[in-house]
Amino acid sequence: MTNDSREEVQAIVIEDWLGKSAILDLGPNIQGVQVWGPQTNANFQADLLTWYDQNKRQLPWRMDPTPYHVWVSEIMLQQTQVDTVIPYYQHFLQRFPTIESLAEAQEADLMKAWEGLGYYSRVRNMQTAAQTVVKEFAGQFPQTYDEIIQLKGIGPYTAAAIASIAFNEAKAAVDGNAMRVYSRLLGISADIAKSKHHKLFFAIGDYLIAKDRPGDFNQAIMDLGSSFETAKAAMPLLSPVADYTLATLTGQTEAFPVKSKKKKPKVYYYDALIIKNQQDRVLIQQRDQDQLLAKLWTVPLFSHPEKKDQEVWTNLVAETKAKYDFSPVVAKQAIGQVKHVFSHQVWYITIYLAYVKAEDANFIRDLDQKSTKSDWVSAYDLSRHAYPTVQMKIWQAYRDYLTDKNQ
DNA sequence: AATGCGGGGTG
DNA sequence: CACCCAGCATT
Repeated sequence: MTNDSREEVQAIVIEDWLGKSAILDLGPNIQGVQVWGPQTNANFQADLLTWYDQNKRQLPWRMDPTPYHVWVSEIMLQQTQVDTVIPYYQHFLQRFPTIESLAEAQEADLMKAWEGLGYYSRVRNMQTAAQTVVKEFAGQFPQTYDEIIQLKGIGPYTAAAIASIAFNEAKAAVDGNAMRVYSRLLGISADIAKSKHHKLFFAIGDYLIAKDRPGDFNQAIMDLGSSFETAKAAMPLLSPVADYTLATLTGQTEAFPVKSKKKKPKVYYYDALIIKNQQDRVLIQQRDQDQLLAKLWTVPLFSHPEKKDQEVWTNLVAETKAKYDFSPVVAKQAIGQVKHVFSHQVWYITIYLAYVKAEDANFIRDLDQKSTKSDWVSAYDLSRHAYPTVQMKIWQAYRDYLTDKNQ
């Protein structure tokens, strides 16, 4: 615990709280706490936990909160909403019910289980951590924050969540949700998008947390952030701790938290080539390890600097020849368009159809020898590889084209 | 401290 | 459309 950087924050002055400053003293000599004015921290915890006991959400990972269950749920919930996670969580635990089964899994099976969930390095890191647990902890999940945070893919938030929920350790799990709640609670105007301010919110959480029920406290803050204290359309007056919430008391809910804007995503244009062989199967390839959507499968994508219009198919033939050493026959007309938005990129994709000439039908062998992992698949059987959502959109556009053509 | 990394939900 | 969401690793 002594090496925990979160203890470096000593004292925090919160200005303009009902006309005076409130002082949070987070050093070894906690004293003079005026956070709640006439209220107390104990009152706050009791009111919050009473509300939580009566109104908590029934979530799958709350049914049997083993360390493994909590861990899987917390990794999935990183930057991902509860409703999205639930079906993935159920299926993942069915497929990989124990830490050992996760440690021993084939990477391709892991990717398939994570297909469509995004941030795919999460599941690879989780397997690395599972292997660490099996080897270095004899299969027993480490039980303290300081040990847990050293596992791959587990940072300050997730380590605190697991330590508090599964092992009852009094560490605040502070994510964007919690920072919003704490910001409104105490009227803190520090920009929550700046990493230098994060230790402030962790320190506040560690001070406020109910030491006897840390896991429930952390989850109560989450539930609060997803109900009455949402980012948009909040209902602060209905909050169980409205009487403690500075932003509500002063009618400034919308002013908190302060959060600077993100940069706009960069725009890219691609041509997607659906290359069919004699069996109507389509060429796909696995993306490189260090690329966006690493290890996932797509049809060949050819980037070009900006939007273009005519004569593209001649370029595609040349580019395919250069990249794959064969010349497909490319249809002149695009069969569809796809737009896909990532957090930091936007892709505009034009889809072209092509087929392999008989004399080139065996070129796949040469492709694999160039360490480009390739395969031929039916657009109606997507079970054999993990595809990112953008490829799912391309498959859909292709099937729509086939359907239209047959009518 | 800034950037890369997915995808879906919401007003 | 813009913004948000149970963040972390890397540089």
